Amino acid sequence: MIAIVDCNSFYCSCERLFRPDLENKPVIVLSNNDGCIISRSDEAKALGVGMAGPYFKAKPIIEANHVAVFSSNYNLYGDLSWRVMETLRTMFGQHNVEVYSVDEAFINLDIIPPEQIEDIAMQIRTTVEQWTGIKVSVGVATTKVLAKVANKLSKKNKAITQCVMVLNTKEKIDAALQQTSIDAVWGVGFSYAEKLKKFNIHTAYDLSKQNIIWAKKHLGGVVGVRLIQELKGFPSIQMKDELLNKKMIMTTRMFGAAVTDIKSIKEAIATYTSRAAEKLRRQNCAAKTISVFLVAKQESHNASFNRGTTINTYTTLPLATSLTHQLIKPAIVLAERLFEQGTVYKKAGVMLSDIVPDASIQGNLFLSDTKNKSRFLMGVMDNINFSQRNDILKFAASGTTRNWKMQQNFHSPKYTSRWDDLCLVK
DNA sequence: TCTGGGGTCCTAGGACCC
DNA sequence: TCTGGGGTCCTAGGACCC
Repeated sequence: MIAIVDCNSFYCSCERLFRPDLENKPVIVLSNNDGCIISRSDEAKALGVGMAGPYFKAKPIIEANHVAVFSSNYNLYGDLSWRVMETLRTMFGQHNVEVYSVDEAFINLDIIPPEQIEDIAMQIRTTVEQWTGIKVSVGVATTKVLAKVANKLSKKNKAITQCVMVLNTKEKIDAALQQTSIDAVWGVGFSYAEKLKKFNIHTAYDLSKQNIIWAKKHLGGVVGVRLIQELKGFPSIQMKDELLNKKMIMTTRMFGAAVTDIKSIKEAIATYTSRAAEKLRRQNCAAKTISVFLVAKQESHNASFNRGTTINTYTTLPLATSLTHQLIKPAIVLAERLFEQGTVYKKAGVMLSDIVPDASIQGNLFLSDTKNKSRFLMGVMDNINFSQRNDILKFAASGTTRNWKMQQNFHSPKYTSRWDDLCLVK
């Protein structure tokens, strides 16, 4: 059997952990730039605050009901995520835990005897809550897709399920599938859902009754076949071992305010490149291709949101590198190439790809001395930035005024990762 | 006035080779 | 003059996830 452990309203739970006064009160967390709502507590959901909706639209409900609002605090969430995952690894062993996202992990329960599964599932929930203060929901079944179905249902009626659901009989599976609408299935997004409805497939149960040939033809080939097999109870999406190195690293942000000048664009691109290079070094890799993109702001004449047009360009470096200054230089050239006077921009980004392991990381005899020194310098810089404050050390190209920086008006302290922000207990 | 930031996997189609 | 069929690699773009 496979379990999926999912933290309940994760970002909200993290904020609430250090603000006990917000227990049982509505809380929401906003995306970067305070644009969208990306996490809601149950109380906020009950008030009708929509998911992924723009903040400004929900503002009337939020203010009328005194909903607590937070900008996203990724240092805090990252640290608490690590604690939750460590708890699971302690319980089941490193190799049985697959971290799927910041707030979710799959667990291989093959070693657990069938009659103990329900106890163990319950134990996961209580232990994580006891050790970290974070509430989780646990879904268990023979496949990942079915476990996801179980997990979703366990959250629907918490009083009865206690946030745990195990699908271990055909009756339970069928009942669960019948209660799950097609667009709630893991792997079915907006377009597939629309398509499936046209075939008169409305629930996960309907979909589970389709055959493989049909899936291959209508649901994106092998992807659809895997999905149907999983719904039928045949494992087709394997557990992944270690988190492998990223194949692509992206850093992109909306600007705090519209940008029209090349100077700001270059500063932003230099800053994002530094960030991306940092992520690259963290996984001991180097990149050979760098791309830059700019998104223009467009007036929308209708009610719906306009994403704007993205223009992008890339270049391939003669040698893979992880050195910030070697990446900033070409990135800025690319930005200059894209920039057009008179255009208003709202967002920019940098992508590193063609990623290879950085052999020079521990000093490489075959590389010049300067290269090793530079890599050492980068290490020092990363350490200082990590232990002090982000960007306390940065390249001059990143700018100092930075009026393009994103808005974060409701940021909570970094309770667990900065000495200055430690919680004070009287 | 104000709408996030990351990622992955797969397929189709073109270029090229023998 | 005749002008096939199969393979690989690459890229762009679409779909999905949280």
